Amino acid sequence: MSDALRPMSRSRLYEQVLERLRDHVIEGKLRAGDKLPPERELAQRLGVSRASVKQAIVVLEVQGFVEVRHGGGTYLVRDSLDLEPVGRLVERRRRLPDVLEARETLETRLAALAAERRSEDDIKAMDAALRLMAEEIAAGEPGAEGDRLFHASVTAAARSSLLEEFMHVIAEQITESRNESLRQPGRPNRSLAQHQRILDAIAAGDPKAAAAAMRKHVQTVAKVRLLSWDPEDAGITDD
Amino acid sequence: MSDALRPMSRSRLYEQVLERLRDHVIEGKLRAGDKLPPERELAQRLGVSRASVKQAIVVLEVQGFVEVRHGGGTYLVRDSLDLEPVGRLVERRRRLPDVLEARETLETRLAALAAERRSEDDIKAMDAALRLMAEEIAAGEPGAEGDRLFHASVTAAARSSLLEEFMHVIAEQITESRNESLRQPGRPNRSLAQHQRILDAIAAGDPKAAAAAMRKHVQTVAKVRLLSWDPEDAGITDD
DNA sequence: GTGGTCAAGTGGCTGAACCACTTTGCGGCG
DNA sequence: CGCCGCAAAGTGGTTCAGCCACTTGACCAC
Repeated sequence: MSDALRPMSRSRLYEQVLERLRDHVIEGKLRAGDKLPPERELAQRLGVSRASVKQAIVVLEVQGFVEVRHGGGTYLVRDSLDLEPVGRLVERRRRLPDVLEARETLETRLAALAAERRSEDDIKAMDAALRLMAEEIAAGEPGAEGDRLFHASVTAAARSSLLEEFMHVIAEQITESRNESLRQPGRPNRSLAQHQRILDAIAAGDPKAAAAAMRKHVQTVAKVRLLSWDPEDAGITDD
Repeated sequence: MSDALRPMSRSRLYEQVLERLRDHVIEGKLRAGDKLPPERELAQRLGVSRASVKQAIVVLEVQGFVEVRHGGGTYLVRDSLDLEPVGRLVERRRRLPDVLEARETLETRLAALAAERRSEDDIKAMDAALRLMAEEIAAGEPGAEGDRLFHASVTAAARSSLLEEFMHVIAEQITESRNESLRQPGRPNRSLAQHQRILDAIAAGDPKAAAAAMRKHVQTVAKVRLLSWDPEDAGITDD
């Protein structure tokens, strides 16, 4: 075994660029939505070619850390380019059931309240969110933004500042659940159908039906999230 | 629904290359270990530049589908370039405890046998593996290759072809556990220290100590893998 | 205002070129 | 004959210069 003094595995250039970019995001206190320097500038400042910078950016792109807009720049999607430390992963996983339970409680009640208090504008907002989600799905995207907007408009329609405040507390975890759920094959369209049923009940002013529809929806998402996903079971929520 | 206009997700060239590569692997019946065509040939046959081919290959590399050897070609690590379906992910997760339990049983026994039967060359091989791992860590890498070599050399030293055969059956899953574990901050060095303790016991010809050290090591890895990692607990294995 | 045009900024992609490393195979030497 | 060494070919790593495509914002004409 002469491996002992084999040539020190030299890391590829793009890997070093990756490291530097992570550091830059931390030192520069860049947050989600902020713009990264142009590729040409990065290449010059790092002393590498644009091709190497692009390789690194492609990696960040497939890992979901940045969004690249042709001709418009590269933008941070999250606050950090680092993978999560295990500790936090474990902690979050431990709290997951609590979060999902809280979400079910809150959103079910919010849906019922929305059915009683919604204005015409509320209905329009929800409908617009669903249309956006449909567009996203048609474009091959998960439809996360439309999904988020829909739940936000339902919450707004409920006219309960305290419950809304509670929702904000678990907003981040819910976003992750949503993204993970919508990544499953066939999920976006089923989710859209569930949303439509919730909207119908709210528009009809039927608190009980709205609450039931919302409960079913949230429970479906929770199942995916807890990796106890059962296609058969999830399938019954299809249109 | 006015979804006819707007979003339009334009696909990047490297994404199309990715697709073609997946297809090629399927149609060409390529398996793990097989060599992919050279970048230049791929570029020419696909009618794109080498840079675009390389972007796709970098993606496959960070996703663990291929291994790129400078000057030696690009090789398949798995039989397919497709992401695992959710179902199989869940299935694998369900079988994880079994695999880890089997690993603990086998490797603990192998360590004890190695302590009894090891030759001087075996010790040298283990030591070389540990030095390699130390070098890798010093170079900022996880040290997975040295880790793998160490366990392989312990297995070889045990002189039990049947147990070795069993290890091969679960080799793939173990590799995943190892990689996931070594990606955790501080893990590589702790793992190295544990290995050193195993080696010391084997070199001293102490089967009981070797088995105990190996058991502790495997259990630590298992904890990370099962996401029930407890920093406090794992910490006691530090040097 | 409304809409169009244009220029600047920025990402997408290419092709040629050179470097670094691995593999192959041939020729000479023992 | 066999093996060693070394050159050549094969292949990935990286760069550079350049052009194209898209977005954005400013300015102009109506």
